[in-house]
Amino acid sequence: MTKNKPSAPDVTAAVLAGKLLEITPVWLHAISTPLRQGSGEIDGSTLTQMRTLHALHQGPRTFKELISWRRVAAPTLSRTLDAMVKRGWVERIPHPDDKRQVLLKLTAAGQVESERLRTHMHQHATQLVSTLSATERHCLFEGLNALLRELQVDCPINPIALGKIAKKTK
Amino acid sequence: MTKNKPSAPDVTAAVLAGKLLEITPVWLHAISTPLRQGSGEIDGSTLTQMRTLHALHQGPRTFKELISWRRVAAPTLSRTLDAMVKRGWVERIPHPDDKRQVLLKLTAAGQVESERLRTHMHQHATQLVSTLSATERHCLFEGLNALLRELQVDCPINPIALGKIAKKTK
DNA sequence: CCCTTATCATTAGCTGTACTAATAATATGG
DNA sequence: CCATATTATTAGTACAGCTAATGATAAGGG
Repeated sequence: MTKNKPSAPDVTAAVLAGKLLEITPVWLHAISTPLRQGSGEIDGSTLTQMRTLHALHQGPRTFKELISWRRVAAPTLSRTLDAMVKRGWVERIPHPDDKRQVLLKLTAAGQVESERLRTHMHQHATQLVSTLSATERHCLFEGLNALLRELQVDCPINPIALGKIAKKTK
Repeated sequence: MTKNKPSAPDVTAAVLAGKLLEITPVWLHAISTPLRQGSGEIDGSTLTQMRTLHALHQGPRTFKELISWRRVAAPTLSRTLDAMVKRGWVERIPHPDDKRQVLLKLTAAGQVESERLRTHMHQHATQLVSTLSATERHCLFEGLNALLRELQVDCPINPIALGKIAKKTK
């Protein structure tokens, strides 16, 4: 288990994968609890909307860009945007050069909501991991970085492309 | 980038939480891709159904037990079971001692599906992490164990209780 | 013993995410 | 100029999550 003896040499990919599959639903439930419950501070938002909010927080994006970033089918994103427009967080703006395309932009309320949600989620997650030891935090952090690197390599279109699109972030 | 400083300074809980929140949707998308696509091998199943299937794989459970294990509202589980019954994976059996309660039991097809799904998901996840180095795998594994420990401590009712409950089934 | 109360699972009704297929509007190219 | 390609949306389906209301059964207190 969590024996700190280095006599646990071989963590095979299969073993690691099993652990990841085991922890995924538990972690997901833990972090999404404040989203689901609408605890006065976070009214019925969603991980998906939170992600989209965060993407738009850095500046307007086209529908196309959001699709490739989120890697979902176009109608799925369209519906999610419907919900966010209805909440007054997002505006659909006609593209100046191509009338087929649509630009998505946060409203003022959307900006506020984006910050608020991110802060709240981050605080909640911080509290969840606060009881880990410094060694454990370091270990987990490095491991996650390695995993993240591989996952992004694995995908043809990855979030990094967002940086390219958003030249304004220097 | 990630490995320039072997003597990395503190990874605070806040930094770790940020990393976890960053990787969560990416990882979730990566592992659920084969579920969503119904690639001939995994027809439109779901992470949720997969979890429930796995829980029932060890033996029949009562509705109540499944609720506390999954930590969802009762109607949510009831609907999920509807879908699984419709697929022929699960049977609802009246409880011998209490006519209000219901026992959930995998059908033969459900047993097969449970194994098949778990194997497929595990293979997929194994492939995703296969490019990590042995050190990275070890590090991530230990970190995940620590996190899992804290998450379970954090919750009043945890999956471990299942084993305990299983013994009480007579 | 009956009647109230508690427990248990389900149904009804809402929101939201995900998919495919079809559609309308606009660009683009032969 | 018309055929084709691209883009976003609508229509329709399946599923997960919630609360509130319902019907059935158990358990207890007059």
